[in-house]
Amino acid sequence: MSSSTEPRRVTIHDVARSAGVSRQTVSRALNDKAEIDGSTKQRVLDAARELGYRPSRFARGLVRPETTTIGLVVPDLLNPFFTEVASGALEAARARGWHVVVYDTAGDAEQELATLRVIGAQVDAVVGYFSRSDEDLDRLTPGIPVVLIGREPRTPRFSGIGIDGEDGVREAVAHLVSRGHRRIGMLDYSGRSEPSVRQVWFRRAAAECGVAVHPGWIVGAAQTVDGGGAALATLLAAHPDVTAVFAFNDVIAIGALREARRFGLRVPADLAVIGFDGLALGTLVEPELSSVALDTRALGALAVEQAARLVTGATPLEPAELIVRAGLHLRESA
Amino acid sequence: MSSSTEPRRVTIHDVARSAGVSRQTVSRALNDKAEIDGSTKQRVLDAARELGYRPSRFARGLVRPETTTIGLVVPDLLNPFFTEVASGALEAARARGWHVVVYDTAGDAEQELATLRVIGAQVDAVVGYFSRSDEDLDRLTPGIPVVLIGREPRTPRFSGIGIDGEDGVREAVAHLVSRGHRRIGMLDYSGRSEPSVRQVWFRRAAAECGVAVHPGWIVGAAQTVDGGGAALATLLAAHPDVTAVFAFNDVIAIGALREARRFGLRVPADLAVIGFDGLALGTLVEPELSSVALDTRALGALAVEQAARLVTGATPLEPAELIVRAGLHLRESA
DNA sequence: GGACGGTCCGTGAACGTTCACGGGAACGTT
DNA sequence: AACGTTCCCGTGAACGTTCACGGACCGTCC
Repeated sequence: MSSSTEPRRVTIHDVARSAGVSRQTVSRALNDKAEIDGSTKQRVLDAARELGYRPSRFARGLVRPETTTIGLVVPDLLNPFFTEVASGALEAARARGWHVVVYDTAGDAEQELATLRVIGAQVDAVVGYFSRSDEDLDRLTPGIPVVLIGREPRTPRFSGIGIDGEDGVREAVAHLVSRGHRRIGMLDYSGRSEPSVRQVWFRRAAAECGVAVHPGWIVGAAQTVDGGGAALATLLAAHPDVTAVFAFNDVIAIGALREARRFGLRVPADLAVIGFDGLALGTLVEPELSSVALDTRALGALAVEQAARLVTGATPLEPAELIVRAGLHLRESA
Repeated sequence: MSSSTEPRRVTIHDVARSAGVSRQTVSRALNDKAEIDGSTKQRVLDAARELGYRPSRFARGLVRPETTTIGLVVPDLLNPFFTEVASGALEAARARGWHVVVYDTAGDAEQELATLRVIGAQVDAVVGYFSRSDEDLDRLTPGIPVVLIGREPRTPRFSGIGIDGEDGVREAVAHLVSRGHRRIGMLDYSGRSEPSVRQVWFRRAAAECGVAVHPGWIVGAAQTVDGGGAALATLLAAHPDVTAVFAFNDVIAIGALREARRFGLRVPADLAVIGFDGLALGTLVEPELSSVALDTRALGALAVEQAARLVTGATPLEPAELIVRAGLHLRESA
């Protein structure tokens, strides 16, 4: 028995020796090419199977026409928002014949770090959501382009796909006010330390519409359906006179819808609800969710497009082209 | 101007020459290693940026410790069932430090073919859903393991993760019958030519429970929410006396729920609905969906586990271990 | 019998990177 | 002045595959 613990991979050479032919003949047999006799081909195939040979995609990729692969990093693929973004990214990548490696970091900083550590050797560009600082990202992605989704680019080193929902949120608040609502709450995302941009938009819109926003009307929520429900419960317990809520996103809003139902509140009669993102999921709940909607799949597609330009060295998209606008989609919940 | 149209990639050698150092020094600078002076490192980094150099992950992977990558092929990532399967697969892969390339074939045979063509050079194993024949798959995946999800393995060349929902469907039908239902319809998936296994289970369960199934009570549906709604409309138009429906899966069932609401039918009072899969989505709709539930994430995880064994040459899982069982989860819709 | 064509197979070279090793220069110590 | 250390850098070799080319062998035609 050999003393070596590492099994040393079986190469095309081993197969060749075992079958009594040359490397090239093995290559021909495996890749279904011409210039090979039927019987030898079978013999090679048998030998390959016998030895458990599987070709190295690295050696193969080194010599064959280059294929491009990008890494897509999302915090939670089960969150339908990220699913839609991923779907858009996959479609855009397919249109180019590119491959997409998907990483789900489970919203965990450690897993995000581990992903970044390993991603450099695997992909030609990175696209997605990250919580680490720009400096960390810079260090961990040696020389490959990075496109941040949903964050304004801060340094020239990184590109980003922004979301402009200011007008949409203004529409939403104006709509609520026009329906007579004066006490409008917000279920914000509590994952970040600072208040979200959407909260800023919300406050600004409320001010423009001449309605005050009591500090207690804004409560934080985890970015899950249950989180949205819990947040609404907190809000209503402290301020039962609130008649409408704007949610950080649709997932939270749907949690609020469900919680309102459990509270015995009718939507929108007793409580109006407006979400953000415009997920397809919003049409499945009862009542259907009104939302400040944006083209989520375009978000992913744009990110891939920009990554493509950065990788190929083409002129990158202008900041103005890297913005996805959101507008109010009224359905039933408000 | 050179006559060559192909731009020839810029290699580490070009950077080295431009910076006046050796390959190895460039490598050190890029990979943040020791044994390099700060100023030369900066000079190298500048040269690399200037030339637009990006390392070849193939050359890198060839010499560094091998990383394993599997390909996950799904027909529609936006379908929440496949999202859950993918999520389970991603988590299992991460646990091994493996990478997952995701391909969405949009249910299109051409795209599936294109994916298979290109996948061989990219991944060490393939996992997912395919519509092509085993012979085609065999030819298109030269020497790499294939794990089919949701299909019984036919040849030893392929492994598969099966779903055993027979008991669950029996429970579901028995439950409906115990609630007095005698005319139970089914919304089957119409994508395949032959009737689905789930339909067979349904018929068998109905026979065991002593209720007849009129042929017209079984209608086909596309595997979307709208498809489920349309199918229910068709069913009710022809047979308004049906009091309960069993759906091929939750997505179709949720479409039926929505259609029933539009019809003015109360669920479950006027129409009981039971789905299949037990998606998380089922808890978000009103009323919450009863379903023959299975561990969808385990489906993906098992597939990766089996792929791992096939790739590493470990003893593969037994057929009995490759089955995920489904059982009735009663909620509100039945 | 020589020329020719077809079929099948093998040999160097190349792809771009990192690892192992060695060596020179500068500096301090004995 | 000789020697050990530390810091920095460069040179072959290797990773496993495919491509381009050349050559052996067999049969056929003039």
